[in-house]
Amino acid sequence: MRNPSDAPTPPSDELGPVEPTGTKLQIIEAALSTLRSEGYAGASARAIARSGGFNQALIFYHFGSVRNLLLAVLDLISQRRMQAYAAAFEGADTAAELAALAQRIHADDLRQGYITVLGEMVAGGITDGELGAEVAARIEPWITMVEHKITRLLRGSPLAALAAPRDLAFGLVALYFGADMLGHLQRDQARPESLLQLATRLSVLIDAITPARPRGQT
Amino acid sequence: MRNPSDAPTPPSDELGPVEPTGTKLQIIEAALSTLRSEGYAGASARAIARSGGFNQALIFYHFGSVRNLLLAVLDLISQRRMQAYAAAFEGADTAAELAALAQRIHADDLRQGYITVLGEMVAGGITDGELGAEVAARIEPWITMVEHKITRLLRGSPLAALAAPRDLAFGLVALYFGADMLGHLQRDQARPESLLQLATRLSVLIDAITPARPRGQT
DNA sequence: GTCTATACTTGGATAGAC
DNA sequence: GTCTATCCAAGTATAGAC
Repeated sequence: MRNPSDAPTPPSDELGPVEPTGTKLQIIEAALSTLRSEGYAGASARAIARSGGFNQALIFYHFGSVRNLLLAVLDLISQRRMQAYAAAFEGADTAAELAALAQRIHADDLRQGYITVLGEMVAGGITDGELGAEVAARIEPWITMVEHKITRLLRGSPLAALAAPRDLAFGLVALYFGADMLGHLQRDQARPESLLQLATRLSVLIDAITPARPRGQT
Repeated sequence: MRNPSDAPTPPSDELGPVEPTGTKLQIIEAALSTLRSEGYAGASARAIARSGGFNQALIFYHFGSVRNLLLAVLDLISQRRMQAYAAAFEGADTAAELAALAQRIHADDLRQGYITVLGEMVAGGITDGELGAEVAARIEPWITMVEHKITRLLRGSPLAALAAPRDLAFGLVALYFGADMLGHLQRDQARPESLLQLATRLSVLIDAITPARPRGQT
């Protein structure tokens, strides 16, 4: 369990959450894996400890409760996704580029089960107000990020009159989330993928009626 | 618990599921209520029995297992929604009428918690293959229904070239599902509603570029 | 068809040894 | 910081009286 190369979490000048290391990280990873394979209902302290090969009591020592641990899982996922995509997302200047990026992200999400885990936490959060608020707070940055991108992307476009960027952003996130969830129910049909292809085709139309701007301009 | 006016389920000439009555119905309603307020993870035999004021053992006598009972809840919901909306849905001939109907259905779903319950079952089904297949089978009719409507609605429209009706139908159902789920996470923001308003505005555009046809024509 | 009682398993959480 | 041992609440499911 112990990893000798891991010093205790070093002091950090940055505000906000720090990526956990050592044992805490191992526990979070085990929880992620369990949440993914067993769901929210099956993510018990014992199941997580079994999956990670460590003692059940460690969860309560390091996180206080199973719930806190599961929220730490969401934090880890959020940080990793942000780190992996924020730059590419910022750099995408056309709808077509964004559609291509969405395909890449979706492939990752499928492989890592990120949205599956998020979905389990959303399901848990709907019937548990406090948990729900925490989960919502962890989704919010993604909606905001999409909203800002839409605002810049549609500046000067006739499409801008259609809807508030915030509503569009919420809709896109909800669509992505819903399609991933429903897509997992039966393996064979692979329908989220056909939606991404549709997005690619639509992006061409959107770019066609939207004025281009110099790359990187905000 | 017993309801003297309920004869044992009468023989039926119809194929397919029959709406349960008497004790079975009471148990299903209690399970629906519990699933809604406690979620999939909290919908135990004991919790359901407590909510309905009957004995826990009855669940196993009538349904064999908690899982079967929860599937019966989905069946009941599906039947009720179908009965309530199938006629109005069939009769809607324009995108605008469909958008208005969607608003009505959404108001009902919110009040009854239907999508909340569905979401909990989807979350359960993602990590349980057998359950997932059963849940998927109960969502399928709704996708098909939307698909057929789209096919007829877009006949002769330039929009028909954009995407396969099946993909659009899956996308609309996924969007509706995802927006409802995420919308429940934090009470205040009420964002699914703004999406429905967006749908209303879009429906006007869609109808404008789509040839009208005589009412009721398929 | 319904209830009581019970067997057995699993869960969250903690105390205290190491 | 980690492990063993344990308490106690809650879970599924069944047997058998009524």
